[in-house]
Amino acid sequence: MQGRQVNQIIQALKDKGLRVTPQRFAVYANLLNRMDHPTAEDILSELNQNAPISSQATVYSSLQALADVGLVREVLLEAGVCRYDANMQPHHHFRCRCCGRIEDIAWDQIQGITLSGFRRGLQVEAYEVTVQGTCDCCQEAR
Amino acid sequence: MQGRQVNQIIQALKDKGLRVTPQRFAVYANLLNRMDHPTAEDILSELNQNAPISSQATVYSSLQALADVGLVREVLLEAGVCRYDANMQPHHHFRCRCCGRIEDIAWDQIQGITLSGFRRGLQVEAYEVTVQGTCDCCQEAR
DNA sequence: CTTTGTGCAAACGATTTGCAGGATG
DNA sequence: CATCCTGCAAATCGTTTGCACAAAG
Repeated sequence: MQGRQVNQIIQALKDKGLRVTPQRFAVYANLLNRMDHPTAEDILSELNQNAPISSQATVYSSLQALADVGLVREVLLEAGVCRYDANMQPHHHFRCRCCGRIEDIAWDQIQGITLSGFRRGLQVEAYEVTVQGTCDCCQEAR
Repeated sequence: MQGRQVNQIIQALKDKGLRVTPQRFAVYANLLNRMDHPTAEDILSELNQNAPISSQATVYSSLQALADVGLVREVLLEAGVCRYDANMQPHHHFRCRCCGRIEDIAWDQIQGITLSGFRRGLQVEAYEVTVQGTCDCCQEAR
């Protein structure tokens, strides 16, 4: 990790009014550097792979704090599984039904969605498309 | 509930190769007659409101059996909450951030989605739009 | 020095499981 | 009458909580 990135992370936490602790830093940095959408358990085990960095309870509370201030968001694609994503740009998700892999879909790769006036009375604040299918790897493997 | 509907439900279960038991029937009938998207607990308590109809374990296993054969589907809109829906027609969902109410959005009320070729390699099997916002009631209530 | 975060272990809520008896086809 | 389902209670899984101590600003 570059020094610049370290400072950016620290600044982002401070800007949101969160104290910078080694654990919170580690959770956020880990999430920023992953392209998969890990669960709390995934993050915990990766953090503590070599040296003990954080306890389970702290990973959960860090994730909640990060989500509360909008640095991180929950991704719900499977029953009973809560994943996290540090990419706060609006985007969509693809999930492979075969291997469970989750991939981001850039916002402008799905076009032409017309929501306005689809039901008078509902005030839309956000939306997202969830795509289910089969990824390249799983198609090859038959 | 009309006699015709009863027979339709029984036939649907048989067609899918499921045995018709009072509990399974009750779970599916309840889900078909509700417009909200209840959790397993919601269904359990409504079923047993007057007389004891089914145990907790049986509601869970009925829902799983129904989902496995495609008579019912899971709806995931909140972390840690698994809801069920007997409406198998493709449709979208709206969720009110204020009161948590979930409303179906008919498929053709959101138009112009272009998925084809958004990333070569991914084979699309299904997709759905999830809309978050504020419903009429909550806007009035300020 | 005040406030907030951490770690531990116990508590919790939702879902699953093992198993003996009962109902379905 | 073989198979599958139900109910009960115990087990499990992910997440949350209470509390004493430690660290951040």
